[in-house]
Parts: sequence; structure tokens; C-alpha cells
Amino acid sequence: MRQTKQKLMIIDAIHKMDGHPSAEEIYLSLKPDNPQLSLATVYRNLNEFCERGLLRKVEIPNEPVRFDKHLNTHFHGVCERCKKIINIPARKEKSLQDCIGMVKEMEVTRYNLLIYGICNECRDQE
Amino acid sequence: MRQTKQKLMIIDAIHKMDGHPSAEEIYLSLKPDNPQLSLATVYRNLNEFCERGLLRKVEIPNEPVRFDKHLNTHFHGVCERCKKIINIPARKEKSLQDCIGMVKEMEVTRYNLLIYGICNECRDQE
DNA sequence: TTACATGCAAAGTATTTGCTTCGCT
DNA sequence: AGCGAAGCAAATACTTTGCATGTAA
Repeated sequence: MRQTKQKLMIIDAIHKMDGHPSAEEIYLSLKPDNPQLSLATVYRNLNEFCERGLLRKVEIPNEPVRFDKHLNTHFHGVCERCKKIINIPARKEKSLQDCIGMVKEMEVTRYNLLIYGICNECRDQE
Repeated sequence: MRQTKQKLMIIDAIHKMDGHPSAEEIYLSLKPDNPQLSLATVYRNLNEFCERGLLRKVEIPNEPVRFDKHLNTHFHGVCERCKKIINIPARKEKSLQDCIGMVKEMEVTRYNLLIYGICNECRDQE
């Protein structure tokens, strides 16, 4: 992976931004100071970072892909109102495996759990 | 909901087809005998059936939405090789709630779990 | 120097929407 | 008859790709 100023600014942006930005949000945060930056470059680099394990993708149906700089095990909550993503710690004592049990229908490689709900901020605004 | 021959043939097709067809697969299965059928009509009706609880959507990132005629509680497995969807029964004695525990970050409304792996058929083909 | 990365525009995929016409009820 | 539904094409949203040019090593 060749080092470019685009890669550096993208990684830097993600680490400065709160939460789980989308490719476009990262692009828009950088665009004012880097008018020639291309959205395609942002997408290409984010995907490469994910492949290399520097970032994690958060894929939510009907939403643009978000990127998560936290690599430890946790679940993702999605606020149905504001669409914000919330990191939800996994319990150490109980794993998803335990809950699902033996799956004889396939050889399981990974789980992807999304928890939908209303975040505390949206809740308070009612 | 007005009864039309399109609605009838779509519902009929899903119940005759195995597995979890996409809108386009349903459309293509009906098109030969119904050349004037529109894909938009298939999408509109499938969405309406889901809203009314007659079908369930299976949403998988980077895949077209599939439709499931089984309404009982179960999880969905996705074969990473052939992209087939497999119904995986939920265990009665342990719920996902138990496993995830209290979520203080949000008010949870629902969970969406996808189990990724290699299905038995693809496994046997190795 | 040379191969990989970028920028731009165009293409791609899945799905929805606007509008006219059709056909249930 | 009247209004919801269908058909068609165009629009949409997000993301990827082709290709010429730029630039890190």
C-alpha cells in the first residue's frame, strides 16, 4: 500500500470524526480544504483499509455503508429515527454462539447482528 | 388491497418457489406466461405484502432483498459461496435478548441477525 | 523510472416513482 | 363511475470502474 496524502487525510479524518461516518461524510469533511479530492478515492481507500483490517464496515440495509475505527468485538445499534449507529459492548460471559447453538444447516464463519431501536437522544426529544 | 391477477400470481409464485426468491427472480418466473407484467408491479406488491405481514423481507448487504414466506421466528443463514439463504431455527430455551443483555445505550425494538457461512451443498462440492 | 494511486466521468445495481391507462368493485 | 393498481420509462441512491494523468518509491 503506497502512502499518499489522500490516504493520510482519510485515516486522519475518520479518527477525528465521531461515530460512524459514511464515505460521503468523510469526503465532505475533507473537500473544503482539498477541492480536488475525489469521492472515488475515498471509497477506494476506505475499502482497502477494511480489507487490511484497519477499519471495520458497518452495513445496514437501506443505508450507506458506515466505517468504524473500533476493532474490538461489539455490536451495532441503529437508531430508527436519526439513523445514528451506536457501539454496544458484547457481554463477555455469553457469546452469540451459545445463544444460537449448533447450526447443522451450514458451517458458520461469522455472525452479523444489528440491534434496532431508538437512541437515548431521540428518546429525550419526545 | 384490491385483488388483481398480478397479486394472485405473485403470491402463488412465491409459494411454489423454493427458498428465498428476489423480486427479479419472481418476476422472471412469471414473465414467460405474462409478458406484460412489470417489474415495478412485482416490487410494489412484494413490499405491500411485507407491510401487511404476509411475507418477510430478508435484507442482506450487497445482495438484492429476498422474500421469505415463513413467518415463524427463525434466523437466516447466508452461504458466502452460492448466496443461498437458509432458514435456521431459533432455540426456544435461549433468546437473543438473554445473550445480548440489557442495552442501556438505546431502547431496543428488534434484532436482525445474519449468520454467514458455507452451506452443506457447497461444502460437499469441495 | 515504473507501477500503483488519483481524478473525473460514466457505468452499474437494485429499487422507487411519475404519470398515463387499465380494470376491480 | 371512480379510484386504486398496473405498466412503462425515467429517476434515484450508493458505489464501482475505465482510463488518462499524476506521483511515491
